[in-house]
Amino acid sequence: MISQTAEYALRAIVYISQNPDVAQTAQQIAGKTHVPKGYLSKIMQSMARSGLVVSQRGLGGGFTLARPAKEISVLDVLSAADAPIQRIQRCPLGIKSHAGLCPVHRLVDDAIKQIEDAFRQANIEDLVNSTNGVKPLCEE
Amino acid sequence: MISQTAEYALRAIVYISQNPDVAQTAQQIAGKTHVPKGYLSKIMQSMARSGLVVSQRGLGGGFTLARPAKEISVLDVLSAADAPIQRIQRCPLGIKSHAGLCPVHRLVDDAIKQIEDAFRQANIEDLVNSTNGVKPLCEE
DNA sequence: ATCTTAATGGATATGTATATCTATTATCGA
DNA sequence: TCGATAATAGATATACATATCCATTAAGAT
Repeated sequence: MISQTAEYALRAIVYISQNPDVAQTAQQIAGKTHVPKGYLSKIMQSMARSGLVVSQRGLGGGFTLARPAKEISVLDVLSAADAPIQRIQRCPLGIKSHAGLCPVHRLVDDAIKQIEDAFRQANIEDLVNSTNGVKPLCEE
Repeated sequence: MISQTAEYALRAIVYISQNPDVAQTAQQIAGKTHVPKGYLSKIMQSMARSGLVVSQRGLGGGFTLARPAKEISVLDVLSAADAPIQRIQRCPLGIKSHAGLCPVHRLVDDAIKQIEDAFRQANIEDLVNSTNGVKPLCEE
């Protein structure tokens, strides 16, 4: 449903948001979120390039949020991590110029739109502050 | 969002439903739905094994629906084609026994559930009969 | 019986996502 | 200036989804 990469990115940004005062190294994030370190580094690079996080090299370096968690949507994170959720723009069979999608692809695209909207609404701060009895990332 | 395989399977079952009177060969279906023939054969095999379609070898053979289109949901097709849409059952970090998911995975799982429900509601007959101005599969 | 048609099953190829490794570059502290 | 830390970049490895190919099996037509 969402890629492994996107799931890792979400964990990382949530963890950074939970520890906003000091930069978190890829090593730290990887350990706490159970993500392979080398792979997480790549993902953090993507998020830095997308402007979600700021990276800092050297001692005391690591990653911090580039803007308030309230202003980062889940969709932002998924889009930064890998290819953004793709709406169906035109008929995948590509036969001819249609005004709209056929019912089959309309149904699928509507579902995609629902997800996209839900992830656009949700921001990281709300996620981190929300309490449903379990702290985000399942830490104790 | 849905795999290429699932998209192909949907096209195939819709095409069969549009031509219910005679068995459709993999060759015919592949041509009309723009799916690679060899690959479609594999997908049709899966759908036959799942009991969605009945296969018949030899001259005049091909594939027919195993039950009325009304009784085949889009979710049935997706599940038969490849791994079913996976809900998040427990914390992917697997740290400890929790009563429920943390807010992060709750959000993602809710989105998955929405999709699953939408695809469970939708049946193939409605899809084939629905007219939004464009015939299913974008044929003219 | 034999020929043709068409699904089946197994092996193989290709592409993309996931993951690892290493050398390099930047930054800090002493 | 030097050593340690940590991100960056590029190359490589692995797994899985997608796709092709071919020999085999089943069924109908003659």
